[in-house]
Amino acid sequence: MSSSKHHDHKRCVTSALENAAAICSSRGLRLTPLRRQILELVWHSHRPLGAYSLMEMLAEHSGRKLVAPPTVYRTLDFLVEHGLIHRVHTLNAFVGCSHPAGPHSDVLFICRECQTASEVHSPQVYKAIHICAAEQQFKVVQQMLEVVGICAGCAARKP
Amino acid sequence: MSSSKHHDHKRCVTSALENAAAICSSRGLRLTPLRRQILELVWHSHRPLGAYSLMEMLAEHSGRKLVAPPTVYRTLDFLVEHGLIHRVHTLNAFVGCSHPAGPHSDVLFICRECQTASEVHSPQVYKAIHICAAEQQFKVVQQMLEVVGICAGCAARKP
DNA sequence: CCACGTTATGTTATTATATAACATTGGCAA
DNA sequence: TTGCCAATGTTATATAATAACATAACGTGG
Repeated sequence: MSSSKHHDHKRCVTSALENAAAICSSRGLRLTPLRRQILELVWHSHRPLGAYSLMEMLAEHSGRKLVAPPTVYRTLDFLVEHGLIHRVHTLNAFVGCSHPAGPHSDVLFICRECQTASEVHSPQVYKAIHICAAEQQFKVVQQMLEVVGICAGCAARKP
Repeated sequence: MSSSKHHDHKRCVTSALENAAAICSSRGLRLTPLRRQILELVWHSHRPLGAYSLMEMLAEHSGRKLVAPPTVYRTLDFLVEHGLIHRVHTLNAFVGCSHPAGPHSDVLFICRECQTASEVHSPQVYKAIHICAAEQQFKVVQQMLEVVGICAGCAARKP
């Protein structure tokens, strides 16, 4: 499926994992097997995955005993908290963060057709939001910007 | 509760309802009693309300027979579809739209402390997002921008 | 090494959110 | 009136998330 943009997906996953390992190590966090597996599964798909899908995949995939919801959610919380994945609220799902070290000032474009979610770093948008917040004297803790529509690939395929 | 900013809330609700009635009438939509009641309840609170809270409120409030989830969701869908309310994804909740006639290019600021959600129209943010989308050749269907943080009022109260 | 506190995971049950599928009602126009 | 269509009602169930408590694994100071 996916693999739309001719990028080497296996490599892409591998590098994301290495990246995550480096980040965890540098911050004194433990990238346990479970965390690593879930991160890998999330990354394996470029489309956001729900917690329950992940549970199933874990069960099949890794021959694990069957991981219960709380375990998955805790793990996802960990990954979100440390910026390794994003929660996609419009889909109740999770997707890998493509630049986990940075400040997470990004826009998530979600394609209606192929469900691919791509994260775009946009200082302009970020700045506009913060100016707007400042005008309200609103102190930003966390922002969430999700745009739903049709990606370039799908638009091309469906004229 | 709320009534933070010294605005006359009753009036504010009333005008929102009148506004909605006008919009429906002009578009040939039916603002039925149920729709009207739910819209009123949503507006009555400036904080986003969940579907199930609304159900309870309907039951107590309007002496109605007890409205089941599908009915509430359908009604909420109608109101969202025609821009009379917004869905707040970060909270799985709904809040009145303060300018239902316009193009809905707005930012929703949600206060962590008092749960108030306020909608701010910001052409700058809107523009930045669309420029960013254009760069990706992404066709925007719907966008969602929610910012969580501390509102001016709460920041003032808690030094 | 081991006793202990801490962090991570397991387990069971439950709550919260949302929709599917089909039945009934009510307005309205031919 | 009849017949259609939109709105609401009803029953059951799917999907998402958390609470509360139990156990295991990890590492540090003694």
